[in-house]
Amino acid sequence: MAAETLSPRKQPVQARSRALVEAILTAAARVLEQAGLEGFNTNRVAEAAGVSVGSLYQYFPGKTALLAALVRQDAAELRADLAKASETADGARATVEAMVDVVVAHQTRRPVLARLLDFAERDLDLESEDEYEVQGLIGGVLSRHATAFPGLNTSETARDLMVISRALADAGGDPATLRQRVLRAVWGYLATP
Amino acid sequence: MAAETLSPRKQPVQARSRALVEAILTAAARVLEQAGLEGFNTNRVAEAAGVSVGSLYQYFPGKTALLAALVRQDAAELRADLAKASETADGARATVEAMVDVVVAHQTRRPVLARLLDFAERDLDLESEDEYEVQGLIGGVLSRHATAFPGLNTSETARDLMVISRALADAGGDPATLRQRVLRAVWGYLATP
DNA sequence: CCAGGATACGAGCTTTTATTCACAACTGGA
DNA sequence: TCCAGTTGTGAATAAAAGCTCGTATCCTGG
Repeated sequence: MAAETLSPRKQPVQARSRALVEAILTAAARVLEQAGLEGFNTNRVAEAAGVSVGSLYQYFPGKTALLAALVRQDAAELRADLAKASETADGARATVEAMVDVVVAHQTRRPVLARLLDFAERDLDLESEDEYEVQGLIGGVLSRHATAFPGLNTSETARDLMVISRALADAGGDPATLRQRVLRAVWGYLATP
Repeated sequence: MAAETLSPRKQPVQARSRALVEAILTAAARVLEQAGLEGFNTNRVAEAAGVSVGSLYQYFPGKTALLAALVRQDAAELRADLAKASETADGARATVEAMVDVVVAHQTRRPVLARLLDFAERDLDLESEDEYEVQGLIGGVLSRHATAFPGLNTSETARDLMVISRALADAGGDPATLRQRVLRAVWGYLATP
């Protein structure tokens, strides 16, 4: 358990190595999804990527860093989608709905992977990196429509809404009613004094 | 990776061995809490329990079974507390509040442990063992007060309410406002059409 | 209080996993 | 084309973890 960094070890500069890093991350996601946290290890990821372990260690200082990279990539994607939704939609209701849709879609596309990444994010204490921006985003929406949602702590609310949406989506009830139920929970939370 | 059962290997019959199994489970919880899923292993648990590995394997066929035992124990406790709350309280509002309090208290007493056990429960597919009874319990409350909560799928609702409560409690915002926020989410969900 | 089953022990075997390193193969510019 | 830096390789090492088994100790019924 050498005191390992969570940040990448070195940046790939040639096209070849950028592709390699891509391949590693893709394979890592697949391994995590199929084998779970327990079965997630560097040898296996390297093999799945069709790459040698040595190459993996050239860019990631250890398995934890690899996991962290996966988490960060996923978080960045979600953040970008949320930003787009918050800009595009019009009016309080539509905006909230659009953002819920983004979260639900995100958790639903690869449900197992999403759940594992959420856990890892918490485990590795990577939430703070993302939290600020996402809360700012949601908080912005809430205060822009302040008349619709009077007097609430926006950053706490933002966090709670994310938590609720993700949890319901992760829980995997009937997919047909999922959107409906998440919206009920979110609206209910926002509307209840 | 021998195909390992999740059920215990043999029942302790003498008082001595019952105490040993107790000690193992207690130590297992402590190790899990302090070292996380990553650091959770049979050698460590045995050592923490002041017991030999061999003894551990006498009662648990492997580390997964040990985890499963922990999950089951915790689930049984929560179930019992919920049952008591559902019997004691009076009226729809009070009953729902009492049950929310039980869940929040359960997740809050040892937050790290609770979160890890929730994850493990999902991971090991042990939810179904418990789900039925808890949903019955909550479903019973909802239909007993059917006038307050008209026309909802009780088992799905029960599940959603558990998920929401646990997720918010796990997320660890301000503890002072936690109860408040969980109730908002739950009431909101129940009240929103 | 003795026999025999139940219980406990822990050294140690095996397998898995993280990580390194000496070497080979590429690539882009001079 | 050739070289210096960059990249890629995979066998090898050491540590960690899962698990067994021969042996020793304890308990209970007769």
